[in-house]
Amino acid sequence: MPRRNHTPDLMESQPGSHAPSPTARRVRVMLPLPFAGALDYRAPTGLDLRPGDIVSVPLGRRTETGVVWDMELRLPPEFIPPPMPPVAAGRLRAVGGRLDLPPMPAPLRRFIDWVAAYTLSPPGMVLAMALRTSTTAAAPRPAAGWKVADEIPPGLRLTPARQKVLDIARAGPPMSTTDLATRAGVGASVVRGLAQAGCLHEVVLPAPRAFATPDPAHAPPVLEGEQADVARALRDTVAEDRFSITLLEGVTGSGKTEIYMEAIAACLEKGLQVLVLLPEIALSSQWTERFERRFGTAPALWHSDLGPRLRRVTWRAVADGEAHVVVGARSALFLPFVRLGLIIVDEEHETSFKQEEGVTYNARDMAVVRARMDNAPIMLVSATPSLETLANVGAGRYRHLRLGARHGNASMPQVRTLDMRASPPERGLFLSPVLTDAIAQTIGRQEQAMLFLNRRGYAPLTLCRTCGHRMQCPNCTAWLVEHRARRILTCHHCGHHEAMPPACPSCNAEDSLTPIGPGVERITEEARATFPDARILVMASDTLHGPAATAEAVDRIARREVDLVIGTQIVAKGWHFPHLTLVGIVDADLGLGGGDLRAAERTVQLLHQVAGRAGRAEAQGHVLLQSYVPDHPVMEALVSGDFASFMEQEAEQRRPGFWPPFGRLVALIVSADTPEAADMTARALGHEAPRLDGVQVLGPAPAPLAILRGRHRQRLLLRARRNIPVQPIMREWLSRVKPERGARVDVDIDPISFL
DNA sequence: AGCACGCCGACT
DNA sequence: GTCGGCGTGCTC
Repeated sequence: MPRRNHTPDLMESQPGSHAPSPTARRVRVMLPLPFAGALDYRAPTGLDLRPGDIVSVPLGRRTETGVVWDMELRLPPEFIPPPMPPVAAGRLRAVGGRLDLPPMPAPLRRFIDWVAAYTLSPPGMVLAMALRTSTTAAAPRPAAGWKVADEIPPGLRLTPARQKVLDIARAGPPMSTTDLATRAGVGASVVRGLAQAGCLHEVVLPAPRAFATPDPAHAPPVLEGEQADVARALRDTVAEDRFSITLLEGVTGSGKTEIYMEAIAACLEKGLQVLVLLPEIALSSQWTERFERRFGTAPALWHSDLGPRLRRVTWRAVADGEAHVVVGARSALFLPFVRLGLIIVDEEHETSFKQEEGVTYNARDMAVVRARMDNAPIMLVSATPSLETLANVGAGRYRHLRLGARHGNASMPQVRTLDMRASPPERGLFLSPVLTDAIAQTIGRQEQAMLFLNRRGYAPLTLCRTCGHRMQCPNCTAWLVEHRARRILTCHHCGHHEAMPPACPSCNAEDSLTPIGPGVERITEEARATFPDARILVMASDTLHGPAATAEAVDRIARREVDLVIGTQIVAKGWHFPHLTLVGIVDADLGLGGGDLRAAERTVQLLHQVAGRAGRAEAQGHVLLQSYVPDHPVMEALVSGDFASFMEQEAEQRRPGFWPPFGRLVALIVSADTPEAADMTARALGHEAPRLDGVQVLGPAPAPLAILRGRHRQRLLLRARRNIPVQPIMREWLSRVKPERGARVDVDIDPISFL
């Protein structure tokens, strides 16, 4: 054998191309693009590249930002996707350079690979979620502020606007140009003018409050009995300093938040970072206030509508370890924590943790994976844990801590069903006289009442009395929902809306279109007629624009400026309403139809959460459930409060058929621009369906939403025993079917929605 | 995801 | 004769 002086890479380099130096190295670079894996590049001489470095690389004729990736995937073998063929060394292009950003930590890189393999997504698309925010920016320059110069230059023309700015700048700490201008009520040019004239000196502003270090000793709570025991157990868990999973289960009002904040305190004492996931960031205003009371400073927030600048600054603060506690929506899972010490998932049963678009992942489940990658403890928190989580507790995989009693003197609300067959509302109305009487009495005692209906708008269906025509969305298999305040009909799936027509579009009959069924607007109309003197507040996503408006509404309720709250889903969040003593559920049966695997479980969770708004302080809370099936196990569970038995029954129904959590599901959604393309592709998938022991394929069948945004949809469902890894099966299956023109197949591992 | 290349209709 | 439609394929 001839002696080889060179690596094969160098041997293969083409003459005439830039000859790589003997130190040239091949590096893998993951790009935020839907490729099957990382691309290979050449590290230029003198540039020492390590996994995690954020680099710019040439791609075709453009330049992209990517991350130097590890040479080996560290994944369970059955997860490892087929490798991309390596490129010949001579065709390697050189990395452009390293960006001035902190490197992406190894646990996050492994997490991205894991999520991609698990969800069958291109890893680049998962990386995109972690990178999207920060790529465009190099190091954000430190925020600059102004302070008044020691001596005012002589000859300065002191206009009133300038005087005002100087007064404000003298009175307070240094402020940014915008802050200073806004406070003084002048334009930014005035501030700039003063700076130009030498009146203001530029200084570096201290870190924003959100990144100040929270103080675990700021205001520790006084805990007794059960609460103290649970808090101690949580602190001990954090002290173990390694991956573990704990379910913290506690009825609404038991003080779960205060108690898990002790776990946060323990983590802060060790100088480690904390990630708190909340299902909806609207909840964060009250959460943030509680956090500030406990720790003396605000946490960093992370959600989809942060401004680009704050986004970059926050991302950077997380990567630098300056942000100690991040409260966020599911996307916060992909932040580059440098020393993550604890993850908390509050309201772990919430289905909104599931991302349905793009990379479909369940943030609750992926949070457990992230905790494992970072070797950190994770705590799942809920009053009504999901069956998945309870099954993991039952199997001994999760620890279980329970808070049985409400905090202080408050007792659990008394729940009663209201049989709508026995005491029906008047014709054309939706509130039973029993419920309206209870509301009248509650308001009469100067207490607050709430009506809950999980349906926006005025009426879910508009029907022509003359010809029976139903107002339907042109793009979706769905009724148009009337929104009377805006005088429109709108589709809640695609956003289509049209003016309320004066006559039936089908038979032209006038005054014949009739609303069928109630939404919150219609209930509000009924309540205004029934309680003309009551101060009514509607809480729905379309009446409350943004977290600030939501917080304001909650404050008004707390200040007793409202007698009757009428709301959708949004009222079910963990709000604290101290004077609310009656909750009326307008339609407790809503949500039980539809044949959804988790319909019963979800209804119990949602209605229990809503019921928990009642009777927080001294006064006893009451809940009335309007139902046409008062004997249904869901109603019985809500009345008795015995969720453990209810969940055991649920488990027994799912166990024999290997439904989750006793088996795994994968949904395939075929969508196409024509019904034929969708049908053919779905049938091809059905034909090629895997035939394996412990695996079953259901479908294809038209999706319940057979048309969505103008695309025709078919569904298939794969069900497998829990011990069977579905990813290789899916990969093999999908590789054998080529979608028709205009058709695509979306894969949803562990589906939540069956629409 | 971009951005090219590549084959078929209405225009200066 | 071209300008341009977006279908298909490639990017280390």
